Amino acid sequence: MSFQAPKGTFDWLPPRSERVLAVREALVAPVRQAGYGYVETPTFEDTELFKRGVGESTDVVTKEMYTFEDKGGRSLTLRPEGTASVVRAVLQHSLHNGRLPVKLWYSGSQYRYERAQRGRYRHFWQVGAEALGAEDPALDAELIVLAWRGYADLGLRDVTLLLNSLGDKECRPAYRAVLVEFLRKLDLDEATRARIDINPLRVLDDGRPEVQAQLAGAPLVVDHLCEACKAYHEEVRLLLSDSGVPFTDDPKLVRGLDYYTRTTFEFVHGGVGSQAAIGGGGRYDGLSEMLGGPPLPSVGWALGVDRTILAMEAEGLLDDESDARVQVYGVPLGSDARRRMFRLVEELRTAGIGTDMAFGGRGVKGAMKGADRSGARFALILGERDLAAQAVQVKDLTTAEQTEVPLAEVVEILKGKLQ
RNA sequence: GUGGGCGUAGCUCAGUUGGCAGAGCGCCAGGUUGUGGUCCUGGAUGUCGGGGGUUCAAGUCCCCUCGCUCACCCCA
Repeated sequence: MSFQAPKGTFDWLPPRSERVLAVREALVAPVRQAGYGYVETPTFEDTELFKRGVGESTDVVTKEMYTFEDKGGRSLTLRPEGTASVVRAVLQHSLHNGRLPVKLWYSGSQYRYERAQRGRYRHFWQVGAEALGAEDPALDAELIVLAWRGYADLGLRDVTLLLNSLGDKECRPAYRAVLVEFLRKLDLDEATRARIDINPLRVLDDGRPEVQAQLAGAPLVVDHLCEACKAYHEEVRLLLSDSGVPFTDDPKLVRGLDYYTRTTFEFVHGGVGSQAAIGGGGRYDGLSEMLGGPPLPSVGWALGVDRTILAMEAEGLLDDESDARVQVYGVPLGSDARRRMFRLVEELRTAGIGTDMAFGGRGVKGAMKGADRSGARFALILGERDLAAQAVQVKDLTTAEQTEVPLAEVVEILKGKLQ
């Protein structure tokens, strides 16, 4: 084998690949039902968009971007996340001058240059939803409820919703100062010390036990929220409770992208290796302005498709059975029969019946084996004898019962049998 | 970027103190010259990840390298 998928990437193959489609659909169905419209943006953008949008201090920007120069000398980057692109598209096309909020969803590939491990790949898939241009706790709650229902519809049981508020431009600076003062006194490695100055909140999110131990008495943002943020957060919590969506307050939930304000949340699951998050998001009231747009308070999330599938596998929700894609399978014997079968197969498909046939000039035995493996309910056997009689043998593969029916009627008869 | 584990058939893996490369599953064919799934019989498939070294002899020991994988950091 001379070629393989690039490091950190992988192929989806049947029958697992079918699950990708199903999971994507299930995750976005609640959002579509809630009036969100589909948006598709380029898989690469101006590098500067991500630097400004995601944040120069984030790991995503400093070490995980696939950046390249095109033939015109522009610096482009494969998108590491979806929100910055969506905001850019909204601003570029002035969607924010219309009815607010602008509600959009997307589904597609994302790219981050990382060392791959279970649940974390260089090429991965997210579905996302964004509601732009409204400051309303009901919008935060709506998105969370919709994501929650997406997971529930897939049958996931062990999803935990973590919730926090990061404050806004009123209260965050004061909190930040208190936090920095606290963090400076700790015994931390150099990289973490540097982070104190760049984005001290993210130190709270450090997963290392030796760091967490020192953070036991750290000042928490919930204790420093201004009245407006506090009221906003309480309303989000109330709406979630009223909706029957259980959540866990996590005062140290910060998340790795710089643009978040107020509400942040994460859906975590134990079945995806050490990558607990299968989805996450939050409010990003300042992002539009960072990208040169007008104030556009917004909220959104992204759900990891491949991580969701890992979570489903961990819960035993993906049995690989029933790979059947067709209901009927044609077994032609001889070249005349083969031509007639080719037409018949097309007639069946046109009639809405999933149909395949034996290709490759195999014998009857091989063709019947193909019929069996296709998962089809019926095999249609057509040989010279049948052709002469203008008939075809219909074999029920579950009972081995075989009947001869007129060729002219077989489509209608199969339609009846398959109802 | 850092650390651990693993590379043998399409897949999952065995391979003893260094001594003719194997099993199960899958695949193909036959048993049934027009009938699958069960059963029986037979068959094909390997640069043992790659390169170098030690040795009469290397899948096995040593060195280098590539790849995969898990974890750290971080994130979906």
